[in-house]
Amino acid sequence: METIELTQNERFQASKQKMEKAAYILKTVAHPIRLAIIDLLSEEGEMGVNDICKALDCEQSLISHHLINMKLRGILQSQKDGLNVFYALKEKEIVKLLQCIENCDCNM
Amino acid sequence: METIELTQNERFQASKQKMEKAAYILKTVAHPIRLAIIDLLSEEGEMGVNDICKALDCEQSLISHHLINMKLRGILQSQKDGLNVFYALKEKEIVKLLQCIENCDCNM
DNA sequence: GCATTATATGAAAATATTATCATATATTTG
DNA sequence: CAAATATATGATAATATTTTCATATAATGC
Repeated sequence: METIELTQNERFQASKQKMEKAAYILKTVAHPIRLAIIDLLSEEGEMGVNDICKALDCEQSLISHHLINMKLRGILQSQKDGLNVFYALKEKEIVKLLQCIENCDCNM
Repeated sequence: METIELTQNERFQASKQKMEKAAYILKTVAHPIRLAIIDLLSEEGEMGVNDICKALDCEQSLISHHLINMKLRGILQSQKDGLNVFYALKEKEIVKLLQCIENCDCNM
C-alpha cells in the first residue's frame, strides 16, 4: 500500500468537494415535507403515493415532485405494481440524520 | 406522572412541528460554505473572521453573512476581543451530522 | 484625531427552490 | 374501447436563498 502525499491545495480541494457532497445530501433532505416522507417510510417500509398524500395531507402533484426528486438523488427507490407506485427508503443512513437532530437545540 | 392521550390530529400536528424544526436546522447547515465553517471550527475550536476567510478562500462579507446567520440560529457563538471576533461552535451535536453523512451514498 | 485593520450591515442582483395548475400517461375494470 | 384511478410531467408563479458591492461601525496604534 502506497502512501500518497497531497499538496496543501489538493487537500483544500478534496475538503471542498466533501462539503459539497454533504451539502447536496443535506439539502435534498432539509424540507419539512421531505423529512415527513422519510419518517413515514422509515416506519411503514413501503408506501404508495396516494397513501403518502393522505398521511401528510398534501396534494398529489406536490408529493410526486418531492418523491421523484429524492429518488433522483438516491435517497428513495420505487417499485411499480399495477396502478400504484410504491416508494421506500434506499439510503437508510438518512434516518440517522433525524435522530441526530433530536438532540439539537436551536433558535427558531 | 400523568399519561396524556393525544388525539390523531394532535399527533399529526406534533409530528409536523418536529419536521419543521428538523428542516430548519438542516437548512441552516446545508450549504458548502457553512459546512466548511463548521468543520473548520470543530477542528480549531475558535477562529477569527479573517482567518476563516483565508482558510476558505472567500470574501469577508460573504463569510460574515454566513457566520451571523448561523449564530442567529443558535449553531455558533461569538466572542469579541479587540478588533477581532472569534467564532466557535455552540451546538456541537451538529458535527455529528457531517459524520453521519460520510456513510451516505447519493447520486450527484 | 487620523489612518489602519477587522467586522458588520443593507440593498440589490443573481440563483435556486417550492408550490400550483393543467394536463399527460399508464393501468385496470367493466 | 370508454371510464375510472394512480401517478408523472412541465410550465409558471411564488418564495427563499446566496452573492456581491458599497459602505458603516468599532477598535487600535501612531
